[in-house]
Amino acid sequence: MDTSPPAPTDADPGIVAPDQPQAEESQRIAFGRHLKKLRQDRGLTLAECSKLTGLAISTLSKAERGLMALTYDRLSQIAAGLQIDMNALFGDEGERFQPDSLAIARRGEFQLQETPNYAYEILFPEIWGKAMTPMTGLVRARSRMAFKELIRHEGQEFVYVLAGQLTLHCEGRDPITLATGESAYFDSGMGHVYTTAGEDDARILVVCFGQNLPESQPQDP
Amino acid sequence: MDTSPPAPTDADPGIVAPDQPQAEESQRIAFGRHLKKLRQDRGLTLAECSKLTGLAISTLSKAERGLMALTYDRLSQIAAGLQIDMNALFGDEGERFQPDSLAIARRGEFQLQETPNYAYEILFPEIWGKAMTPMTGLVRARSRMAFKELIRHEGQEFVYVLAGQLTLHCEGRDPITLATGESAYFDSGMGHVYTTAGEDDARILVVCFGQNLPESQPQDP
DNA sequence: AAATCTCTTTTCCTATCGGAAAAATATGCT
DNA sequence: AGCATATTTTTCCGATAGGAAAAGAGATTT
Repeated sequence: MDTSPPAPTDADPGIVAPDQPQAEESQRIAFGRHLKKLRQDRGLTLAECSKLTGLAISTLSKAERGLMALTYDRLSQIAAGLQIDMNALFGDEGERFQPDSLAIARRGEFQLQETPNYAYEILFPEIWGKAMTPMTGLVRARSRMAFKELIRHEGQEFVYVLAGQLTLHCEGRDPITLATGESAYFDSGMGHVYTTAGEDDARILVVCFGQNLPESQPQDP
Repeated sequence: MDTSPPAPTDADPGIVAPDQPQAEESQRIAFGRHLKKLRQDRGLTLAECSKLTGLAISTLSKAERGLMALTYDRLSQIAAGLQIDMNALFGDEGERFQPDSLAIARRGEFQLQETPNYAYEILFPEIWGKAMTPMTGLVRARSRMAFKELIRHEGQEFVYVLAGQLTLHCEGRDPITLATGESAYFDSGMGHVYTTAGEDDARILVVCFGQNLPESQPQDP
């Protein structure tokens, strides 16, 4: 007989990948549904989508039902045709900012969040799927800095001083003082805190990126 | 004879995708380099990476050099093995904002861009890989709006009125007037233009997201 | 310098992707 | 209902992904 045991050679099963057998398929199916939604959200038929992406209708059909796993080349064709970048292709497309959305923030329209040293409001809490989270804040005069209070969250942060004088404390760095009209851009993964050196409260505008906080719990910028 | 002309049937070349012939390959090569970097940044050899991901060494080798286009299944295996999610797999991991980065914008530090109706400066042009692009601008008093000048670019935009009065013109909508301290958040894929209704120039702060303009050509917000 | 070890690339071959066209299913029209 | 059109699914097959094993290409040691 010629039924020798299939000796594994390339990757020996010592540490092994978290390799589920049919989990692969179910993930592919989920992704297929995702692709379908992407297409339908744009009101496209398979034929139209085929023209935009250059893939065959049959390929799209099979991919959407998880019957096949598209290659990188095809995936990037889809991304190009649908005008989204690869990141977004896999991202929670459903959570995406609505095309043609527009929202206006009038003054004092939103809920003020109060903390000992800050008062701030998230500007468009009702819009879900925003890529950026803008907020306005007030840093109280003579606010003391407590090192244990360092804020730290995934992403990037931009702060602009609307009025007064702001002191930016960043982990492992000397404090930086910003005058009115000045701004800073930094990795918000670094611990950071705002205080003010001036005699008056400082008013700031903060825009965060990278943390999905659509409706998250009260949290300092 | 049986040499009928190869009638295109599935996708007729009427609108057609922006389908470059060998652009596909170069993108794949770039992605391959990206994969290699991901692996090497973790100090992994092909063999170790193979164990983690479950892919054959040869497959990884070929993929890293752009000799083959991995399928969705394999890509997700890599993502799982390397403990990053699919988004990040394609994200500009290499081009990413440096962890622990911090940049300060003092007043008048950057190059002013002048257009008939605007003057603006991009705040941190030197930092590459920022997720957001903040800029400050000046909208000239009595600026007239030319419909042909509608700005349109991928992504989302946040505008905050620092001083004066801003009028936001959005495609297919009535103009919206924002007073000092008010702001708007919108899909910048919609055509949009800023003017001012007031007698004085309006000063604004704009933060864009979603367009990769690391060092792009002068362009209005 | 040959031998050994480690890491990467090539080769070969089968399983699968992916396109064209036909079949099936859904939707509308008179 | 019956026909016509639009959309999706199936089928078939050539092109390609991807695994196993062998062949390079460096290092390091003896």
